[in-house]
Amino acid sequence: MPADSSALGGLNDILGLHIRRAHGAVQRHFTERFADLGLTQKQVSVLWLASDHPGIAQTDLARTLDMDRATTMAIVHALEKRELLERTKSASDARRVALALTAEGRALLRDAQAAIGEHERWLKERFTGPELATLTEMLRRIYR
Amino acid sequence: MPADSSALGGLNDILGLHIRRAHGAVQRHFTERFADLGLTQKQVSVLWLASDHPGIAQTDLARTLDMDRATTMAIVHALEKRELLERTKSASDARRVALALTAEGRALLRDAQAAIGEHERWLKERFTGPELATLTEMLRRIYR
DNA sequence: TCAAGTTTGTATGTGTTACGTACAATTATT
DNA sequence: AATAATTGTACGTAACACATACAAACTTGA
Repeated sequence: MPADSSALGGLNDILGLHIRRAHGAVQRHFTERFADLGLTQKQVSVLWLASDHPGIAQTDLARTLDMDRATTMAIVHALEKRELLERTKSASDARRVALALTAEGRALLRDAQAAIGEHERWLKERFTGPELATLTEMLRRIYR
Repeated sequence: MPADSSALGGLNDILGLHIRRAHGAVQRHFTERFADLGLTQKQVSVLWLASDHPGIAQTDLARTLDMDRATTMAIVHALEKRELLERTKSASDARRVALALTAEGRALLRDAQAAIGEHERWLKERFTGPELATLTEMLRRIYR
């Protein structure tokens, strides 16, 4: 049985497939490393953003991370249930909910950021500095 | 004030996030374009591979596309239920199932490949030839 | 100002993908 | 022949994404 590239045949020219497989590999590595922390990529991103922008609303999260509002809700809800996030009504706009980390959330985010550091080191170690800049810029072109 | 990069803050240096967002953008565009065909990326990949390698087994599919055996089953099953794929027992190994496209499957794959062509053109139009080669090679480094 | 439209959060449901576990049948190994 | 490994299968669980519908709060523009 031919290993990889020959077996793929015409699929080898499909950029979308390469992106999907790279994403899959990263996702898998992340999941392994974060099993004990019990956090997903999305959850870490949301905690991180809420920490950087205290009082941020769900809509802002959704916009910044390119997520559906319904999807955002599910993630925020899960974090609230674990008492990592707190929700208070916005003073300026009663529709909005201001998100903030609890002390527990801050502590867990610190651990998560350390773990992310290792994870990113694993991911980035295959690239030189200039390569990394090139890759990032190209990926950004894709999602605008 | 630049909309995205400033809001992302420290998250901006996370390569994993860029990969995830690029993947999300590609996935979204794909889903839109393939709504009428009723095929997902994974389903197209499986049809494509089965077409290139008649008699391929589920395990080979899983290995080639980096999928779980259980996940592969779900996809193959869905394609079989729609009568796009046929399964026959392998002559050389009674455990294996040989997959093959039906006439309907071949016809749909042809349409899908045309649609993939457009989709890939949309994706690739933001890169020059050499850039494309560089990007592909870098992505391949990630999933080995 | 007030009626109409928009934004925000919420609730509900569906579908896809991923993965874990366990099991039976078959083939390989020792 | 006994044991191990492979293959397909059948569960179950979980994360996301998205669609739709709705209420409450804000914005608008006539």
